[in-house]
Amino acid sequence: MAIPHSPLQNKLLAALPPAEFARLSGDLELVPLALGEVLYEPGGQLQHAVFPTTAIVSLHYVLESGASAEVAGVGNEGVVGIALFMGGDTTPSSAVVQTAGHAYRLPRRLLKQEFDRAGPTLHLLLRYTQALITQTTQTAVCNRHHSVEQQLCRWLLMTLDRIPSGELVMTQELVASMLGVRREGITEAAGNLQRAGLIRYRRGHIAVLRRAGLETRSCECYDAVKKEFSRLLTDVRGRQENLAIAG
Amino acid sequence: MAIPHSPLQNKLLAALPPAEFARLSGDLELVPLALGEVLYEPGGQLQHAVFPTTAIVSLHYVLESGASAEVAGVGNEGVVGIALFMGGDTTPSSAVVQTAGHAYRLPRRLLKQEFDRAGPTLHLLLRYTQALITQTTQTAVCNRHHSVEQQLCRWLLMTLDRIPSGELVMTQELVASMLGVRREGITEAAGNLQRAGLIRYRRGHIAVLRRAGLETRSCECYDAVKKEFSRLLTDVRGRQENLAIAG
DNA sequence: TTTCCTGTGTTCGGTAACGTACAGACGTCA
DNA sequence: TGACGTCTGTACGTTACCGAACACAGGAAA
Repeated sequence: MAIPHSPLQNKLLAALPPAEFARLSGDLELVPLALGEVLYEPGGQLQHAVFPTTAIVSLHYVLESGASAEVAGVGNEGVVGIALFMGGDTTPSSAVVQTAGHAYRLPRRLLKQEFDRAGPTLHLLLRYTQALITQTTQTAVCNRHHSVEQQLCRWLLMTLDRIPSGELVMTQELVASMLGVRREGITEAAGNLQRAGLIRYRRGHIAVLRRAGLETRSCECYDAVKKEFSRLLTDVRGRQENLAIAG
Repeated sequence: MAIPHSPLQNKLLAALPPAEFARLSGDLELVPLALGEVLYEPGGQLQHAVFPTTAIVSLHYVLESGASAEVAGVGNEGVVGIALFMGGDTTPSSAVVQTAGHAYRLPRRLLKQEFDRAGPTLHLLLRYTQALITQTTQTAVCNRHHSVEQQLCRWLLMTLDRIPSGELVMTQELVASMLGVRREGITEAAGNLQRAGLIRYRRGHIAVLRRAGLETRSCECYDAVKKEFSRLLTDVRGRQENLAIAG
């Protein structure tokens, strides 16, 4: 089935006032993002801001030893490339596609232009950036204090919030690299969740059966981040106007 | 001896162009910050932006269990209260004075006003915010992959960079709460460093004897953050000079 | 069907950090 | 000077996670 693509599937774009959205919409380019694709390397110059619609991108940090960990994820609620408007142009982390799908991208120059108008777009992007900081902060604390199983639950829930279906397409190996733990640790934790009837998985597919169960076993970090996102990024008015136009 | 205080001891304020600094300087209020003082609680409305000169403030996250961890530190290179201009007004973390000293504070309204001019102050504050994100990111990865001793070295070095002397006034208990580990873990790691002749400590005082040794034993995170800070926050005027030279 | 690769399950010993408990040592203050 | 409170040292057993190794199974492709 062919689902029609629209930039408004990205909540950040959808939250822009009509005038701002109209200025940008002509230059938004739909791109498919393949699993594992690298949007930018540490220190590399970003050429586009990327607004995911159905894809999920992981902001990932790789240590000299090769060990790594996700510091935040970006789905249809956000944008990849905040360094473009924050002024640093690049970051020490990389951006990797964690769930294949689509995104709209906007040339760097146009994003900066819009940002420099110092209007609603600037304020929206900055609020999103603060939400992203919250997510990173929570990741830091979670890495320190919570168990692998708790973190797996949190991560599944956050991923679930970013996709339409209840099935994630990914191997335990991939999840392990996101959380920065061993693959065996995920096998064990996922096994527990499966035996408890919360999820079911087979070779690269994870189906969530009882979401509430995951919420129970998750650490508080999931809720904390979710609440802060909704506090910072609820912009009912802008969204409704845009949806009216789209309809 | 009475050391004269000046807002220019804060590098962020010092990096402002003269016109911008002149507008603000009359409203900057010198305040002493006592060890353990809480500048803001999670969710609390910030009333001031705080620019440390000799004090160091820790951005701290406390979990429901009472466990906690520092997610970033702010010294004379930065400002406490980025949520004021990012638009969220508050954050889920708290700000605690980690090293007593002084700071200049600016009423919230005036900071916003200056920020909304969309001039050099905005760009400077956003670059600083990106640097702070880098620090938080690195903390997240460090918490996942590095040993307590490595983290202690990193933390001592970062703190050292923010104070004039080579002696830190703080108990092992306090350091432990910053790193989110047990006090005994710090006792052991600090004992190793002392036996190796890198530091010397006694009841709430830590003297750094051989800084290079700490750098050797630290994880890469110290360097990574330091480099990113200097990349992002090289003085505006200095930059222009460099560009002129380069051109 | 068979093959083969990739993904998953399980085991083992090793270790870093935890939780708890208590002893000693320093310094301040009476 | 002596007493007391705070800070530091040390010693358990316990646990979660690591690192490596290997067996097995699912599923796509030949």
